[in-house]
Formats: sequence, C-alpha cells, structure tokens
Amino acid sequence: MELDRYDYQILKCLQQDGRLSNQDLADRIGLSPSPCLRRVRALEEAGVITAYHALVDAKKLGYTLMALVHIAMDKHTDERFKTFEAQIRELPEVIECLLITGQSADYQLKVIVKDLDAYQELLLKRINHISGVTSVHTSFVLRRVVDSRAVPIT
Amino acid sequence: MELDRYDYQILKCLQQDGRLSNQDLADRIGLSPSPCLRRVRALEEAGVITAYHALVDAKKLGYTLMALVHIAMDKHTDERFKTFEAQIRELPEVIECLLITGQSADYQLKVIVKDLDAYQELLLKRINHISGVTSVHTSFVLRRVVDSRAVPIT
DNA sequence: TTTTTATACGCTATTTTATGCCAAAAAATG
DNA sequence: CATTTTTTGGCATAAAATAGCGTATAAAAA
Repeated sequence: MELDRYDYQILKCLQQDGRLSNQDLADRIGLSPSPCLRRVRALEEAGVITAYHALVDAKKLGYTLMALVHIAMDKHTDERFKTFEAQIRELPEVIECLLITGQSADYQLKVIVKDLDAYQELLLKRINHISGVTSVHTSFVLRRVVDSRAVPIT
Repeated sequence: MELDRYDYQILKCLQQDGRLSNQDLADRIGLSPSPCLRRVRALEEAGVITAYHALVDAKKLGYTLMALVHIAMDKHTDERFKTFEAQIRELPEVIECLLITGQSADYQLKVIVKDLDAYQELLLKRINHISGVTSVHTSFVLRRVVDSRAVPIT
C-alpha cells in the first residue's frame, strides 16, 4: 500500500488521539470528511492501523508495581518456546512478552501486579513452574520516563 | 473515585476497542446510553482513562527493527538523570524509557528503527553522546509474543 | 421505621457526526 | 494533448452524541 502525505497525517493524528471524530480529523489534515473517512478505512483494511485502545491508569486500579522479568531457558527448541509462550499468554499480569537476543536471557516479560506479595505469587507459583525456565532475573520499574507506542511519523 | 461493576465493564470494553460507540458500549454493559456516557466522561475526568490511541503497525511504515537498550550511568545524581531524560525525550525512535532497579543498568530504552544502520546512527551519534552514559547493552527483539497494555480487569 | 436527601437512571429533543452516492476536479497515462 | 483513472467535495440520509428533565432508587437523617 502506498501512503501519501494525507495518510501520514491521519496516522499521526489518530496515534495521538484515537477518538478524534472524522470531521475533526478531516479539518486537521485539510480534507473533506468523505475522502478522509475513506482513507481511514483503507488504512484499517490494509492493517496499517491495527487497533484502537483506551489507555487505563494501572495505579488507579491498584496495580502499583511494574517489573521487567528476564528469563532464560534450558534448551532452545521449538517445543520449549511453544509451551512457554502458551503458558505465558494465560497470565493477564504479563502485559508484554518479548523474545530477545542476548547473553543471559531469552525472554523479557513486563508484568504489573498489585504489590510485592502478588509478584512473589506470580513468580513462584506461575512462572517458575513453566518447564524449561532455568533462570529468572527481576528489575522493578521505578519510573516511566517515556511511555508511548507511537511510530515516528515525520 | 469509587468504581463499580459498570465502570470495570466500561474499562474492559474500551481497553479492547477504544472506538466503540457509546451506544454499543451501553448495550454491552447493560445500561442506557446517557448514564453510560456520563460514566465514561467521569472515568476520563478522574484520570482512570488517560488517553485513546490508534495502534499503528511499525513494520508497515518501515520500522523493521525493535531493540531494548540497557544503559548505565556514571553517577546517580538528579542532575545526571534530568539531562539524560530530557535528551532521550527528544528522540522519537525511543518509544519507551524506564528507570529500573538492578545490577547493571539504570535505564531500559525501547527503540524502533528502520534498519541496523539507523540503529547504529542512533546509538553512536545520539545516545552515546549524552553525558553520564557509561555502558550500553543492546538486545534485539526477535518476536513479540504478547504485546498488550491492558490492565487486568476481573 | 419514616422522612429527607442525594445520586443515578432512562426518556426525549436537539445537535453533531458518519456514510453512501454522484458529479466535478485532479492526476496519471499513452 | 486527449483520454483514462483516481480522488475529491457536496449533498442527503441515517446514526450517534449530548444536554435537559422527570423519576426511581438507595443512602442518610430524623
């Protein structure tokens, strides 16, 4: 799919405010509502826009603790990875799971929990029980300096 | 702010689909449109809902590489942190910057770039130039197994 | 227990928005 | 330069958002 200046403007605007009305969006990018809406639909159709989400303040719901968990596996087989990932997907506290390169870890998880007790519980009763997990290292998040998922659009 | 069952349902729905119309939302949670809208506004007002975003597929825009960058500082002074963070905020490729506890790193950055060349450029010409940065370790993201920011809502 | 008060609901009317259709303009092509 | 293709803008209609108002319900006070 070919993207032009209008499309980039649309993406920029909707990345910032996913609930912009089509009319406001049209105004901002300098197009009338009909072609603007057509373009948004096309971007959704093409998978350039993948979803719309409301961001919820985790702390306001009691999730006061965020941690990064680095995990190393014993063997690097498809089987190990598959079962690990399947189990991880069952844990709602794991809001991110990345397979990464690097010395000491295979996966990095990002988890949010209500307190240290809950964290301990998650670690000892869930994550440690997954077969193949050999080492686990935790970093707690003290502050979120930048927290965006916005793709740079010039 | 006190949240009841309706509020949790609203949050759950809007986390999944940030563009749900108020009418559809009202239907799903079993309330008529007016009180539903009032609740959504109240949640926004109270900062429980912090923003709405469209998710854009980075790969479709040419950002094929994601990396985690672990950074250690020479001194742990307010001054060092302040200048580092200010400089980091100027880099649109840095979509996340976390101040973390742990052995070897003070910050973890998440960056997206178009290719290895761009990554090299970012690292050598931007990040390494920030005063106080003493060590930098990179992990590339091979796969995103889980990628949500949804707060668990029972 | 009864009365009062406050909160939140649902209905309705009005304004705003989304969306499909068609003619006109712009861009691309030969 | 003419023709074809694409995309726009305007308009009409349907849908949705939003504010006002009366009423029910639950909590608080008597």
